[in-house]
Amino acid sequence: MKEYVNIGVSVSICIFCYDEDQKKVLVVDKENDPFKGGKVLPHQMLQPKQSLEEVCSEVLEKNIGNKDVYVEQLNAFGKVYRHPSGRIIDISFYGLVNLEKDKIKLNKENNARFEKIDKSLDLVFDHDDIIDFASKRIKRRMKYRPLGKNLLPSQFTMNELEGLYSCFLGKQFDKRNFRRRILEMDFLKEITKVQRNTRGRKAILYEFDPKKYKNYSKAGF
Amino acid sequence: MKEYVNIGVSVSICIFCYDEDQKKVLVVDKENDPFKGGKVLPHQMLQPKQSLEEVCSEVLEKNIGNKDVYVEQLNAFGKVYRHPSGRIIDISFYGLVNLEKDKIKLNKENNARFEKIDKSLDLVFDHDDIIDFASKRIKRRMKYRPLGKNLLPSQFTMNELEGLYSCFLGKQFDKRNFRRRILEMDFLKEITKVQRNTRGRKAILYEFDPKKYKNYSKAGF
DNA sequence: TAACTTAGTGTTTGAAGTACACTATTTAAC
DNA sequence: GTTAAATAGTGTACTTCAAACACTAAGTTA
Repeated sequence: MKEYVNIGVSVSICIFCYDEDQKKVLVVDKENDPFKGGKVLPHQMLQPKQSLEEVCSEVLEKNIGNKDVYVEQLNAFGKVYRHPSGRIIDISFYGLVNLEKDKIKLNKENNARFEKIDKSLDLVFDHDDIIDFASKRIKRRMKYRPLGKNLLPSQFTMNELEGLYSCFLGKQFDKRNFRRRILEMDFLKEITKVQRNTRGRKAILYEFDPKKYKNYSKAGF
Repeated sequence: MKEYVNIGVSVSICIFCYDEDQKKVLVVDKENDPFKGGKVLPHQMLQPKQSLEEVCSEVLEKNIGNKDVYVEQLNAFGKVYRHPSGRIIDISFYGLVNLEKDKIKLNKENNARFEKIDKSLDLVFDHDDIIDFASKRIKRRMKYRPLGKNLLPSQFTMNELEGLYSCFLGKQFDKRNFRRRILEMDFLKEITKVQRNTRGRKAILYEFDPKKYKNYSKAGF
């Protein structure tokens, strides 16, 4: 067996939100070399006494002021980076947040901000790949597990939920079929309290049923 | 940003085969402390100049005498191991092999062997979790991508393929429905050359159509 | 009160999946 | 060489899920 070797491990997180009917991702300006000032996903070196989850918490706390948001591991990116300090393996996560519900406070020091995802994003390192990887993972996940609890406000209309699905899956739905399918999946509760300030007819508000949502999240449909 | 820190990274591989109508996994006896002599998945420390894929190749070469087998990354296991040398993150992969086709030569020095997967496996570290993780991943993958090319001999009968699916998915299939579904998926070629030494009626032999198999592997059904 | 905006609702059709039992071919045994 | 045993192969009916499709309902604004 090879002798013991030291290697740097970083943890990066692809934090998505659903804002202004768009999927956006948290990016920051890199605070030190290499690529100082470049646009990157929030990330941080793993310390020997930390679990991966603990670094996640630190990254979250630092950049959005809340460490208790939903995250899930994605993939280890093992390319031999051009990094002056040596070899660094990046273990990526993705997270899902709602700006209000999760009381997001963006870190001003590194200009943390949510940007919409298109060609112009253009991050340094292989961070574009990570976003891509995360997007695909979420797309696949949505097909057999519920999505929304971590992205929407606690009460929402069916049309808002449809907008979210439409946005994250990149396709249009038929209203009637969408409603039927979602309600059949049986993880929503209809709220007696209704509507909000809007122009047309008031919409029924829904909440996720915490137990059912959790069960389906674990076991899938 | 935290200062640069060194941490050990190991790569472990969960190599499955389908042998004697059973799913089996490659285990070895650990050659050094901690847990010397304990049963583990083959694994090795990552060297600074290696990509993750290169360590995989080394682990494969060492333990089964063939580095060109199908592997895919699973997950990084980041618990703070009790490891005298320090902190080690394990990045796990799974692989699929066919004992004959891949000319598997088991490493005798560490007693490398394929064992069937049940409670009595009982590996050290968290390697049981890794097997579990891999099994679930494969199960999910089978539902939208073809499986078999890396596990079966190059020619096989429909019943053998059904046995494989049945074993890896842990459920029985209806012969007629299975055949129909598989043939509809359209990644098999019927071979004119037929049968083999068996007792009952001779079976038609099939091969995977390399192009179609590859396409469906990438894109899913 | 009329025009506009958004929410909400059922039915029909086609496709895919599931359930189900017998015939065909070969070997082994007598 | 006839029979029994073993394995391979086949088709149809039913059910369930997915997709297409257009109008009515409720509230706001001019």
